[in-house]
Amino acid sequence: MIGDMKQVTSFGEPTSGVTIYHVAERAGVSVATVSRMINGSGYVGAHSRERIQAAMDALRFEPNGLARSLTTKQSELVALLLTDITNPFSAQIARGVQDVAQAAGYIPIICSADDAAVELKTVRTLRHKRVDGIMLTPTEGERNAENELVLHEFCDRGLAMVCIGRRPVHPHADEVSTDTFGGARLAVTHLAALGHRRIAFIGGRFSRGIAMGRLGGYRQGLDEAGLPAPVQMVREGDLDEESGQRETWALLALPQPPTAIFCVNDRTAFGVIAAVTAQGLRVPHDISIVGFDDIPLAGLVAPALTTVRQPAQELGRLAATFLLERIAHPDAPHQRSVLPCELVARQSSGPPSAGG
Amino acid sequence: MIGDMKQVTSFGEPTSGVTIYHVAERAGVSVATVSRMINGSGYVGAHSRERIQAAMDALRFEPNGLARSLTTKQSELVALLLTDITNPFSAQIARGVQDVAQAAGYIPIICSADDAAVELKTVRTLRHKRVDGIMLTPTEGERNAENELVLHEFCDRGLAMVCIGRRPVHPHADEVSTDTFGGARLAVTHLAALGHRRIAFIGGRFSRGIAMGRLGGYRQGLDEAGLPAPVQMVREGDLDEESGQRETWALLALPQPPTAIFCVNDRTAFGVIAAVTAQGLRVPHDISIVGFDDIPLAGLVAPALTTVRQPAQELGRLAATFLLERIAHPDAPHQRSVLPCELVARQSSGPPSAGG
DNA sequence: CTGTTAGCGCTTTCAT
DNA sequence: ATGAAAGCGCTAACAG
Repeated sequence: MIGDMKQVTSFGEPTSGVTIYHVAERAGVSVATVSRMINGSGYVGAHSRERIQAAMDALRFEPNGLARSLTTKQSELVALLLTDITNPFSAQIARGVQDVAQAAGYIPIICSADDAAVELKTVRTLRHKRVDGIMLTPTEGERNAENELVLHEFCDRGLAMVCIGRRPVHPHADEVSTDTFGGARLAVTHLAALGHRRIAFIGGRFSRGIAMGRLGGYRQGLDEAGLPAPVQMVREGDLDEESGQRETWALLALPQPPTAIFCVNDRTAFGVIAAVTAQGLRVPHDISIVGFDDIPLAGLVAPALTTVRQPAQELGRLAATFLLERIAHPDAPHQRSVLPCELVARQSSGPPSAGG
Repeated sequence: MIGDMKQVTSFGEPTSGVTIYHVAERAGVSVATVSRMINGSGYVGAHSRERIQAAMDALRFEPNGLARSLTTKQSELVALLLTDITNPFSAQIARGVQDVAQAAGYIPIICSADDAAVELKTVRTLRHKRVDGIMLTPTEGERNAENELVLHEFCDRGLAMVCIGRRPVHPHADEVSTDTFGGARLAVTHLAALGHRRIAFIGGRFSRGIAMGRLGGYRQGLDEAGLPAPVQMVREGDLDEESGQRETWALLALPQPPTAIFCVNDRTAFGVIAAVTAQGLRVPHDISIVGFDDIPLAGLVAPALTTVRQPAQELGRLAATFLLERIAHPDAPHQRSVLPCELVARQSSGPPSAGG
């Protein structure tokens, strides 16, 4: 008899305590039928269907996803690891991920992982939560050997993984990125075409992958323009406004200061503009500034920022798409896609005033 | 015999497939002991402890949080519902939430819910995932009656909930907010003290709670300064740069345009500055602009934005703290806290040029 | 079209 | 200090 079922008494507080057993009993069917109806697998007669629906409504039944996941071995959770959600570029990626993940019925978990150690710890925790897949972005100390190893191992053990703008940790890990090398080259070419000859670069920490593509593109652009790349023209920064200001002071203090500064991202560029302006210099009259990312504000400040647009949201969407595909087809061939960057010339760049 | 245990064969791909049964067998103890060791409940002899650790390492055991949560009825998941993570203010809140949640061993899930309908759907899904608690921010159509009702019901059924800058939906729902009313009043008082007499306000959609506090403070400030509050000086916007530009055109087209514009947030203010500048007007010489939020860029653009600082990150931290406390003590008394805002006077506001 | 019955992996009394 | 066993709520064969 159905009446002889698991304890029907003692409804806990935190959750409603109504299970498919209660629903089944009330509807006069078996749990299997209720289960079938809930996830639309198998046939359920019209009559039963109606009774079950009525029972669920009356009982205010809420399916327990934990139990479901335990048996199906799918949590419908995916994770995105970011350095800092507060960074507009990261936020855009997150937005793109959210949109496609949620649309597909997955819940995206966004985590902050400042450095490699935290990243590892976080991935472990996430793994215990049985997330179906994970998206990685560059982290401080990315090249940490132990880190790479552990991540590699997770991939081996079947964790779906996609690397965003980051060197893939495993042949099975899919990869999406933007062509930062090409973007940086574009920026430098633009500046060189304008007539600049002393073009500086403020990057991120070079221990991180993120800055390397841009540094490479910067050098390549310089090279193609037949310009020298003196070492004092390249600075390491922290990707934020403050860092932009700080490095600008250093650059301006040079015996031969640059006539143009290319920045690793827009936040840095804003700091640079602030510092430059504070020194009484005018942009772009006295010095040209080019950023990277094209965050929403870039075109709205004065002077409007010339920058290299990265399709951040698209990047997020693509990452999520790849991840979902990999989850569905663990053995599908490796995917890799690099999105082009585009130069957005605005007012912060112009021809040099005196001898470039 | 322990040997006669659940199937030890067929290791699935997606997860390692190693359970505490495997660990127990290898360590020569019972699963109960392994369990005790894992979550530090009950005594475990030094000898067993050692053997268990060795077994876990050798087998690369990864605890299954799903199974754990199923029995403990705690998922250690909390959710934050945001309108748009791309908004810097929201991002700051998210950051604050993340910091305290992760530190406490909880995983925060950040979801986008543009309107009331999506919000409800999302809350339901989250509920099925058995999140331990949920943090709500204002949503388009917040006052939707059905919405409030359902949320109320969830609260009744024991879902821990805290409302951020939003009218609490239930006497058991905790509440954190910033004093936007006071902040807006501060802004208007500042402008009035500077000598402005025609002060406009660009708000959000007034169907949302978010704009109401500011609108009230704006009116109160005007009132205290003995200034009129003509209806054409109040505009509804969308909280972004574009909207700021659009509403500015309308304001500037007035027979008696304002000499100062107070904006619902900094993004709007940036749009306003762009629009005003595009018209050939200078800030603050011809028109003063005051924003709200003090996002990181506010102080770095030219002219540096005068704004009302909201402690966004702190708000997030507090929300998470409240939520965690409520999860731990479901019957603790209701908590409510409102954080003060602070005026940050910079360069975008100054005395009016001609007859204010 | 529907019911029975094993688990999924872990926690937790209750004994020992 | 440790073991045995009963669930947690749901899905998925496997019979009818």
